[in-house]
Amino acid sequence: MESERRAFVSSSKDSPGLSTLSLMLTRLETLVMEAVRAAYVNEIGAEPPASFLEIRPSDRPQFGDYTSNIALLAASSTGTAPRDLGSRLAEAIRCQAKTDKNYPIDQVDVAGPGFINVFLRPAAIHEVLPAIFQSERPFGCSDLGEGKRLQVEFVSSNPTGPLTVGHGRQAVLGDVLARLYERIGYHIEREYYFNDEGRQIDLLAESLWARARQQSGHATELPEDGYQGDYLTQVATELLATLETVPETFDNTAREAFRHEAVTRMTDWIKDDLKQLGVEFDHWFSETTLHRSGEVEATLQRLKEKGGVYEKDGAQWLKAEEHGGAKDSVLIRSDGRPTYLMVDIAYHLDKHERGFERVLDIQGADHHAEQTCVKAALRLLGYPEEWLSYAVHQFVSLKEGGQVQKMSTRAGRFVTLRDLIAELGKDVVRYFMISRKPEAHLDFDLDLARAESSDNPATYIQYAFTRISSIFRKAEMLNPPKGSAEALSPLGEAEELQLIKTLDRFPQVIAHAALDFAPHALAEYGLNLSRAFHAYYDKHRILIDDAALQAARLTLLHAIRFVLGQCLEILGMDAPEEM
RNA sequence: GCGCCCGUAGCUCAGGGGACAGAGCAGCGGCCUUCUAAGCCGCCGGCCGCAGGUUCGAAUCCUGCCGGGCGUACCA
Repeated sequence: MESERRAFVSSSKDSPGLSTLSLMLTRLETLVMEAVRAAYVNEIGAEPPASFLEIRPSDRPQFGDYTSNIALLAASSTGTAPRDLGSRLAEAIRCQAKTDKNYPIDQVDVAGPGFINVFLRPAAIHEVLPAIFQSERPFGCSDLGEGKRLQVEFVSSNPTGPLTVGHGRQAVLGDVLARLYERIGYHIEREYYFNDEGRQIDLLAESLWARARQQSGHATELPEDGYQGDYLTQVATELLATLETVPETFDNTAREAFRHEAVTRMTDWIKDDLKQLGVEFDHWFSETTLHRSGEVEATLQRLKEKGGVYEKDGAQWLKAEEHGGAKDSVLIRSDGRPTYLMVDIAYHLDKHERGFERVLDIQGADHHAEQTCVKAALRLLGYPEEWLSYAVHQFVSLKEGGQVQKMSTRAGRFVTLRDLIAELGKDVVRYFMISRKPEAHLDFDLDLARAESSDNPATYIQYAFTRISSIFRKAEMLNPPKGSAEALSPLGEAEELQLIKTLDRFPQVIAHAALDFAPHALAEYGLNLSRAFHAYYDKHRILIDDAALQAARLTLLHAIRFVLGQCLEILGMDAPEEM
């Protein structure tokens, strides 16, 4: 199966409108395109290849603000284009700059192998700031999603135990992605799917019953393969407080009662874990409803009608391989019970019935085979390919004192999410969970996470926010100036112009982080912006005698503070006024 | 064996056709009478796993190896 990383259409190129500066540059692009074409056609007598010209923001301050790569090297070394193409283009742009006072270009240099470096007029760069304050939506938001209903399903751990550190990564990933999609105009619903019946739940119920028996002084043994974690003892203690007696045998009545107790109490436990992490769901979906409603059976019938099911060894199999699945898999066991896969397919049809225009499932890497089979089934039933996207993430290891420890629920030696949050706090946990690209393994550096200094990137970003807030307090300024482009003219320091250009990128960063399933890009951006601010703060004073310059700088800080605040909010971290 | 993901500085990772490969941590050296030093500046540190290929140009794309993780259940 192909990677789902690019499941949603990438927007960074498709939506120059997200950036004030690149919008400005559209004019330049047109001009340069025409110049290249004319020069090329004139010399060669043919149209230039489409890939010949590209204008993009330069992320290297030592070069231009924008860089045009016109493949001059190719031109000169292969003789397929005029040697002085670069100079001609530069000249054409300079001409335009002379005749048009509003032209955003300040200077054009012919540089290195095939590059023209374009420098914007500071006044053009300044225009970014008013745009930040005046945009109709909060800066950074867009309507790429056109209000479409998107369901994000994540965590979906069965209520058989507390959430682990591994679940924590998925919880943060899903929550941050949901927040990102909201910013780009999707209508989001967060769903948690849980299994509340079946063999594992029965085993949980019996384990709870056995624990309760033990707690009330009986020598009852845990069932074989039963759940052994300490949490069950706690749950049993809580339960006993509400119970007069524990039934002597685990009969059907007991099973029903203990199943209900176990599921309810464990689900509450999980909800609390998530709440401590700042994650809340709109909808908790119980697997049982699919069985009771007959949807499982109906789904099977639909698959059969499409000829996607066959019988082997007394079981019913899905012809997954024929439709792009990893391998054929059992839908109905030989004893007649549906498999998890069968129910999962029915679940996705249910999602479709509920009217979601897109569905994003976030899952760990261990579910890969399953995903290909669900996709195969949907393909078979004629659902559009892009309706369902899977976002897959790798696992988490904790690293301490240079030693990596692997998580293992079975071995009983797992670190619970709640312990981690208790030690580090929600903000640090969230930042570390999101700071790496999802498809890479995450080594959670406990030593670094414990640091309360700026070594800790989570703290570092929050401190930048705090410093700006502190300046506004000092200036007794509750409503900092928003500044017109003219009022911003004193901003001429390289650091100031660079900061503004960084701010200008923010909406594109959000779109990229959401659509390319790269929420870590936002964490990276927040860190970079903070770094740029801290350096600027150290080098240039804000509160000064020059009233005009101070006002302009306060406007810049106001914008930085806003964007940092947005970053923190999307990451689900606090934005502290004081530290 | 087959499928998916990952190999970039001592460590954790960005960058995913374009200029001399970037951060943080660790190490070394500087900077507080002025807006919070939870900060800043500098130095040190790289055959971008290996080998081919495509290209004017490859850390980036393709192929094959090597190394690590996950999956390959009538578990969920």
